[in-house]
Amino acid sequence: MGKNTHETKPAIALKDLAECGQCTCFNLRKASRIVTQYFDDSMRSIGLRGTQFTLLANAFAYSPITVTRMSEIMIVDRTTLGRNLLPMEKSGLIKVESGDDRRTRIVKITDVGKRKLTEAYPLWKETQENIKQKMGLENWGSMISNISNLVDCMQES
Amino acid sequence: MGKNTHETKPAIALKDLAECGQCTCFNLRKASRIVTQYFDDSMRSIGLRGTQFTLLANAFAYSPITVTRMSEIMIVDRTTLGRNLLPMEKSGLIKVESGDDRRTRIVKITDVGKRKLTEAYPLWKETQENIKQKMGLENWGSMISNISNLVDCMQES
DNA sequence: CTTAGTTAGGAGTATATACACCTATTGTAT
DNA sequence: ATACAATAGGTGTATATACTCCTAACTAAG
Repeated sequence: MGKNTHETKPAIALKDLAECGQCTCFNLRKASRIVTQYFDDSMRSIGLRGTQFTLLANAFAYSPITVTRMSEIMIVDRTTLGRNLLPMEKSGLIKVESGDDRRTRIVKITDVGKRKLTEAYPLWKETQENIKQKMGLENWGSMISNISNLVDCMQES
Repeated sequence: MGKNTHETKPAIALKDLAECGQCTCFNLRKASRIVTQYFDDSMRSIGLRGTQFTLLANAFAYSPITVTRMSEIMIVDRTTLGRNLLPMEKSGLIKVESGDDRRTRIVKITDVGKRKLTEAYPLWKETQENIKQKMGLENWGSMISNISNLVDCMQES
């Protein structure tokens, strides 16, 4: 395995590597991780995660609703939503029943779920305001608007 | 179970529900899902995911590096990174060895990994440019800048 | 040198995510 | 009425994510 006369080309150039630091996917995921942990922390005392708060709020808003319809609204994979609902059903926050169309499964928020949502809302609100305050209202608004725009752009195609 | 004289208070008011649609966590995660799927699609032909491309690019940039140091750079939980490296080690893109400090595990990119990165880079580049183009360069730049700002803000506290 | 504290990492557990494949049910064309 | 297409959902599998608890190894205090 002596040194070849033809140099091995580097995998990618240094400038390309720097570019990869701007990856839309990486940066969005990184921000998601940090913000998810922040919301998770704020609701840990009442046994809810940030994602579950969102699920509960949507269940409340649209209850009763089919799994697939809810997945379309939240822009999440149908099977993902189905699985995410399981721990919430186990803890009694929602219930899932068969609909008249017996293929469908109908998601309904329970009284326990409504109470939990009432309990969670002030925590969510405080956390949300904290983030706005940390970022500055203008920056935050710009970010949310940019993100919404991104989601719209990607949905079109 | 007759109707009570005191009405049951609703879990949260309608205006509060609308507010929840602006949840920083929900919106970031939603965008992450869509963008992750877009990058995953673009690299499926070569058997890489968007997250794995990022991992590979960082392994290349910092190789050799300990797991914990790499997790600090990427701002991801140490145990998460450790687990994410497993499938990449299995497919031979990286190798993980003990360091001189025998507590540490050293991550190194392999030649196979370098070749895969060279293969993946144009796909990544195209996908990244597609998103910029869909959003408009100015909006995209603003978003990335806002997201970086968010990450910085959340790190400080 | 020994002991106590610190650090690096793994294992167990639980949730979040989505793709491929499957079944059951409904709707539709003939 | 039947056959076929379309729809709703579940299961298997795999990765992504992080928290808690654990062990091994290094380091510093005495």
